Amino acid sequence: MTTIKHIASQAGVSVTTVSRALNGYSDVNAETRKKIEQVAKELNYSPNSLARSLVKNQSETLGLLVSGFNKESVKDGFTVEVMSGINSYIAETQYDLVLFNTDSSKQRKKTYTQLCKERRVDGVILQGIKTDDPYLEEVMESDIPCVFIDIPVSSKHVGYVSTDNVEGARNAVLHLLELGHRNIGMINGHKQAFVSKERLEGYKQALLEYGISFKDQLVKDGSFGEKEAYRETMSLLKEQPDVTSVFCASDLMAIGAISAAKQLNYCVPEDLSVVGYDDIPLSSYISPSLTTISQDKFALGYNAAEMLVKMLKYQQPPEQCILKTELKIRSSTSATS
Amino acid sequence: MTTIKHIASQAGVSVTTVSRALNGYSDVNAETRKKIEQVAKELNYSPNSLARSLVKNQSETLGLLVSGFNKESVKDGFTVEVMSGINSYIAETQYDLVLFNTDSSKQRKKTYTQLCKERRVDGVILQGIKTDDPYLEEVMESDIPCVFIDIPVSSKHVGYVSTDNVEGARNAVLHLLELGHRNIGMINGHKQAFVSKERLEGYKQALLEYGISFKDQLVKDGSFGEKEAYRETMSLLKEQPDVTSVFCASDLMAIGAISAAKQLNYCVPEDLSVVGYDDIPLSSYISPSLTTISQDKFALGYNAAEMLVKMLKYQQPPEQCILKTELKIRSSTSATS
DNA sequence: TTGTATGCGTTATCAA
DNA sequence: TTGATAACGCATACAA
Repeated sequence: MTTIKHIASQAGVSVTTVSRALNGYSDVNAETRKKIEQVAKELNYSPNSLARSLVKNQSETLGLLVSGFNKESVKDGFTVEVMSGINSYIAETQYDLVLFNTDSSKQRKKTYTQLCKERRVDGVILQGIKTDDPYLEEVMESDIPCVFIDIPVSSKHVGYVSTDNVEGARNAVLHLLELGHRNIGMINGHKQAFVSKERLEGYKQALLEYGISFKDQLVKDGSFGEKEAYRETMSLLKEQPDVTSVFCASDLMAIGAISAAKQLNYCVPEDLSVVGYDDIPLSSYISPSLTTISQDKFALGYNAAEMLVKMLKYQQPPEQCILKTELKIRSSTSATS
Repeated sequence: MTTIKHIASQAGVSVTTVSRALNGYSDVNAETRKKIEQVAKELNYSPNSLARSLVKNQSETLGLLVSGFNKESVKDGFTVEVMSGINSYIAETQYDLVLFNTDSSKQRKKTYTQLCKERRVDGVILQGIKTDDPYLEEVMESDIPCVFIDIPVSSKHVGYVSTDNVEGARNAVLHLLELGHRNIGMINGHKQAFVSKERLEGYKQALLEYGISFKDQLVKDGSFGEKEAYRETMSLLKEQPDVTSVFCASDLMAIGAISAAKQLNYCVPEDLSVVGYDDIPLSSYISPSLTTISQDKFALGYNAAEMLVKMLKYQQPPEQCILKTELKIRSSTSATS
């Protein structure tokens, strides 16, 4: 592997001059620069970014901390679409992305912060972390510039981008209310997800607006999983036969809910209306196609990456970015008879 | 940021001793080690992996070079599922993964090899590269340990993992032939994909086995895209009204083909049988559910990662790994009447 | 068992 | 416009 030393001796100059020439400094003779560039090319030189990072104390590397980049999440499509947005923005910058896996971290004894600090990443994007994840604390205490996705927590060095989950859930439920539904069940995610709290809040708000009292037994947790939602919907429909519609906190869960409904000989949407959340690719392809709250997952990632890079490059302060959602009415909801 | 120097002075020993103590060498007094570990903890020490990599001349970093990690590919699910497999294996190793984006490389003037060399990655996994991509040459000429996915090219330092595309395509077409179809169209990917060549070969083989001559006008290229496949299927069905079935080189294209068929008032599978390739999540959810050649995308990535790590850690030579595919018969194919 | 000295490849400071 | 030298944080050969 050739270094600037080799180039220096070959070109008959000092390493300093080589460094400056190759980095485009102005205080180097045109002839000298030409010569150096030529030698560099001849020797097939590649700068060693490790050495550079070491002395400059910045790695031009961003950490991507994703919980749930696995088989199931691929089916869901949410996580990966966010990642794709992150990747798209980063690809246009000088930064590279290193993937830290948080799922199978049982094996590794290092915490995520340790990973980030050891790798000397300049900043981190964090996605899919639960509210009770100890890493949240760690990140807040460290001073690594950081952007959260779907976690409304901020500080001097932490920003976030999320969607308006209260509003989204509210619109979903209002849609059902406007269709005449009054007994509306909910299949939520899990207690450790910020978005679940917010979507439950939106559900409550909508009911309140229609003067309907909140009933705890109408709400189940489906862990954002298709199978779990199937199971929970089964019990919901059996326990609460008056229910005419269900709001699910994710499309994948809505798909599970529809399966359960069909299993119990409900017709969707005639006997049971179902609203999802996310608008993943699947939702427009299944039948009946899914009425859902659409959120721009790509933008979620793209904006997060943009925010982080701006914090890093231009010392901009972290922001709180809330994206809009949109109700997409398809065929899984209909008016009560 | 605390370094071993700080620890050394704090603990009253030399940096050498600190280094050895923290790296678990045996030739260090138990007392001393204890003291050092304690100080390290107090000072909240994180080793600087950049410095370590520099001196050890290995970064414990693997490059992931994916072409087509974008919005469309997320919908497809193929690329990301492979990535998920890679990630799963890597997560259990000491390596980290850095993502190199090859799509929007217009901006960056660096070639992928340059990126890899600069970052000093220990090895590279390469996915979704076209046959005419100049990077293929570059990689072969460099000596970076490398594993290709779905590119059957190998050398002293390059292995690959792929599926048996000829066999897979052959089985898809045999399935149609067994159902009585004789006029079988094909919507292929594009000329720059290895898998497309192989799948076309499988298509031809199957026809040959049934004594049917190959007709060039029955084969169209759909660029692995849903819209393109829609368009190509349209023209195919119009130009060749005798066609009773279509083999598509990807599920996403099969979905496009089905849309086209419906648009032209064909019933699937009654008037037109359609076989896909990949078995992406979507394919079992759409209606009619898609008969397809299932390939284990997760394993594709997992095995590639495993091969690379074994090359790196145990100096194992690169291999050629071919995975089996499986015909999944669903509802998009039926016998001719 | 511990310490001294050197080097990894690069950038930065200062003087020439 | 150029070069000598130190420094980044760590690992290691060698000496003690």
